[in-house]
Amino acid sequence: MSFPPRYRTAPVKSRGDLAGEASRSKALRAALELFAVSGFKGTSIAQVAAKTGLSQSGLLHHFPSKAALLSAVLEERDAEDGRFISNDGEAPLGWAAFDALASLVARNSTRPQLVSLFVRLSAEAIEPGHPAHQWVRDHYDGIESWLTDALRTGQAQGEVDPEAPVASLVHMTIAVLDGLQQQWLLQPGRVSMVSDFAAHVALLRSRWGTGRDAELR
Amino acid sequence: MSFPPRYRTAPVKSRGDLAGEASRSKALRAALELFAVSGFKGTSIAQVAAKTGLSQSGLLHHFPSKAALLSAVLEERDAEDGRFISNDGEAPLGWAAFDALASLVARNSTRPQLVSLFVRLSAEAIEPGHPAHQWVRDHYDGIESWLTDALRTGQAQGEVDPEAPVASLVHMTIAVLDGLQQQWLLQPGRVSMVSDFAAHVALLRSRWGTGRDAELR
DNA sequence: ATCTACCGACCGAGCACTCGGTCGGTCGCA
DNA sequence: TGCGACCGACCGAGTGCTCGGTCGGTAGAT
Repeated sequence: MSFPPRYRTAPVKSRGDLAGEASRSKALRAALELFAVSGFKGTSIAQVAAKTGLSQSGLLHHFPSKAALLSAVLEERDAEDGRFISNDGEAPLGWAAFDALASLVARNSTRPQLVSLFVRLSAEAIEPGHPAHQWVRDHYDGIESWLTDALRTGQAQGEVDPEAPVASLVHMTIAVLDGLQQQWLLQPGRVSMVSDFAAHVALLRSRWGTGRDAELR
Repeated sequence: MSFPPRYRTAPVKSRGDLAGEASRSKALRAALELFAVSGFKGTSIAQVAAKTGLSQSGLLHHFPSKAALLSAVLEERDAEDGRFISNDGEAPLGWAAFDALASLVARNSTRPQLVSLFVRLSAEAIEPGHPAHQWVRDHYDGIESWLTDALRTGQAQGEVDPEAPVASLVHMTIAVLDGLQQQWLLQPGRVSMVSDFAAHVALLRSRWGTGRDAELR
């Protein structure tokens, strides 16, 4: 994994460069959709190429291997999500982190492909040898440490009960997030990720919140 | 899917029959382990055959196709779990259902293969054409209706707050179950399914329990 | 002249599954 | 007791197909 990003520094873009970049991003979109539906192993380079409108070799001209293609797709997704969570440069803390998460859920509920990509990959990549294994681990580590920080800070600021079992709450919250996505994909319509996740957050607040944040806002 | 069970009516079992049954169940165990680690698509018939100690054709003599093999594995798993949950013939209701679920979690935490099989398959089989798709749907429907019944009954008996948002709580609980399994597989040791799930149940009880069941036991 | 985008032909490996057959045991019948 | 019909378990060798990836080349813009 972790292929260096292709250099895109060129200040001058010829017509050919533009066409190349267009093909590249079209391929990324195609790959994302196919990986989301059929997983990484279940998708062939030929399928991505066909959906992109390139030949198989043409696609491999932009991405040296299938794993590199996956890596590029994940990088893009990461960049986008990162920008969404901390659009002002700082990740929110305290209960505000859970609100930010809730709005991320709301956004995801309009993007089933992204959700599907994530659910499929994080199951497929449990296997240590999988090309996305490290990415999934990093992803979980990231959320876990963010939420842990958020709760600890909340305790320090008196908006979260100091007795709250931080680690447990973090794991539960991540679990709810993932589990709801899974159910939502399987039974679209039956499950509302947004309201069910909101119910979870409300539950947490009602048990471990001090009520001080309600006054503060 | 849903292949008829092979006839095993024969009252007399020859040595050959016994050998056949042994091979069959050995193959089922091998298939379970491989499917758990690498998923259905990621596992080849040849791998299962090798692990069983049969040739590829020998394995296909017992199971007419790869899908039939998967189907047999799932049937066996279902039968076992069903026996565990309702060993007295009746599924528990009220908060007792959540306790039963907690003890299922405890049992699962000693059987990583089963957990892995379930997590991998339920992600892989989101795809409607997947051979396990219907199985996964049925599985979720089963838990959902059981837990819904359990909470409704609990409300009728006064042990669950009548204001409790039943559907939300059911979805949340299933989500926690699945999400914890996922995290546990990815970071064994970091996450304790048992205590984190217990924390979830405690949270539910503290918010939506009437306290009446505590006196009753 | 050189560079990028792109393609067609090709390769070796792996896939699920088929076919034709061997072997050993069981059964009905003389 | 012995014999031929039959059956289930199992195997080796192949079937056609798909896979990810390589290689040598062409067209066109700079």
